[in-house]
Amino acid sequence: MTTPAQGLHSHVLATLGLAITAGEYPPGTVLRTDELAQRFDVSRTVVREVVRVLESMHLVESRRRVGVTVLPTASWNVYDPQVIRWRLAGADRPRQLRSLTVLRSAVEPVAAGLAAHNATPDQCRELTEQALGMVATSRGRRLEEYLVHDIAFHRVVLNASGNEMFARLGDVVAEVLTGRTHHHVMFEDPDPAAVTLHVQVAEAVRERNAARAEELTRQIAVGALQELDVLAP
Amino acid sequence: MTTPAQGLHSHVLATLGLAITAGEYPPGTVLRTDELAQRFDVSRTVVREVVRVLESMHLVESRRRVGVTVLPTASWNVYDPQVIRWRLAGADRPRQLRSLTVLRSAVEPVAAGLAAHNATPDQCRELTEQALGMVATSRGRRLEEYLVHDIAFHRVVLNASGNEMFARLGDVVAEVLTGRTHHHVMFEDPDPAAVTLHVQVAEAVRERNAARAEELTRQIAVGALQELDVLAP
DNA sequence: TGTGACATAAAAGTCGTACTTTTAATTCCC
DNA sequence: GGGAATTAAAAGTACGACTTTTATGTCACA
Repeated sequence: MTTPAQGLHSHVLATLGLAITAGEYPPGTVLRTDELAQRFDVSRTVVREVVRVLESMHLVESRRRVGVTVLPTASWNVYDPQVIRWRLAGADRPRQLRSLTVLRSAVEPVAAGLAAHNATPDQCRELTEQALGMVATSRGRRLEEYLVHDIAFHRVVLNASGNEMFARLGDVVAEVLTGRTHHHVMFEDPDPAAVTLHVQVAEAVRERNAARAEELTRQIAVGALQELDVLAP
Repeated sequence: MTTPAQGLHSHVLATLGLAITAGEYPPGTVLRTDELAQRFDVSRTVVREVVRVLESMHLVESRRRVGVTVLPTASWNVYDPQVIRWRLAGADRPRQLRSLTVLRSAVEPVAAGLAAHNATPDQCRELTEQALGMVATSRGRRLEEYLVHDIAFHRVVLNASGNEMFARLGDVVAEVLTGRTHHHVMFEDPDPAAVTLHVQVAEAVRERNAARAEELTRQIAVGALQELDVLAP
């Protein structure tokens, strides 16, 4: 169950991070570095470096004479891509997917509106290209190919918004879309309505129609949320 | 200029993190742990732990035989509260404030809409209370007191949304509001229109009117964005 | 009996050094 | 000139000694 990992640090970090985010250690649980070193058969040095990283993610808190205390979910850095990946790989994957989808539904429409103002000609072209790619792969169980275009499309929108915070959500969106494709019923082709909406968004951005780009993206978001409700009511 | 800090680790981390996010080391700059240890007069152990943390924030990348390379802004974990704080304290504070305000303008309206559905009676009460607090302190240069209520208000909305990702933006919003109050013209009282909007949002949430809560919050956001444009065109 | 000062020890924090591993860069041979 | 072998530089890992903080238990005093 332990990730292969190149380097002791990565290995211990991955194992511990995954365990904590999976809720294997209830908040308040106290770990001792010596004990961890023994358990993982590594030096205290390595454990200490791992603890420092977990501490920076606010997963744990280290105090003298006490030890390394596991913190409650409320204090975790839930925007840390690493934490997101761990949680998506763990037990509360459904909860996590829902949270992230709601976040998307708030951010992406606004991002699309901004993209209509700020997208470079290159980005407009790329957007259209990806939308067409989605159309081309939307039928005939070509879900993997479709996914690539879908991810690329949303990434371009977020980047084209010109807002750094939005741009950095590209990875999160990629994770969500990948998660959806790989864990949902893989037997159905994507919703044709959604595909059309993507094409239209590309169009709206190209035509610098911000309001339309925003509204259309909002519709995509609504679709994604409904899909969630169907899958996990 | 060095933060006091309790503990060598915190001190070195704060200093290095601030310097990097301030752009003092252009991307690609290579640092060596030994050199850093010497510069800060601490052991290599401490420096290594710091580097590991900076690495987890994607501010730097450490490679054997090369050293610790500073990464470009595009790869930073810009949602890390620590990174946000460093950047707000540094040179590109204006850019950062704008990015965050745009993010707020996307998230908060949706959060308010959700809050109208999910807020507990306690949260409704708290919301009203804070809104009234804002009214009470909105005249007579009582900006500090006003700020406290303003922050509390937005925090409650984000928490009441029931979405974990939204809730975690409470700190970010607090930073933005604080930044605005402390770095803008401190001689004017808050915009009365904004104050009224807050009261109305509290009302809408209490009445479970999601659409109205969302729309009103959107207006607050528009106001915040305009304010930015006035201050830094 | 309760309370506050004090002593104790447990755990993290720091340091120095020695050693291993990876890998960029140089050298050398064909 | 190009590719293989060599070198060395830097991070990665380990270990042991020591320091510092601090929770907790102890003891004296009121």
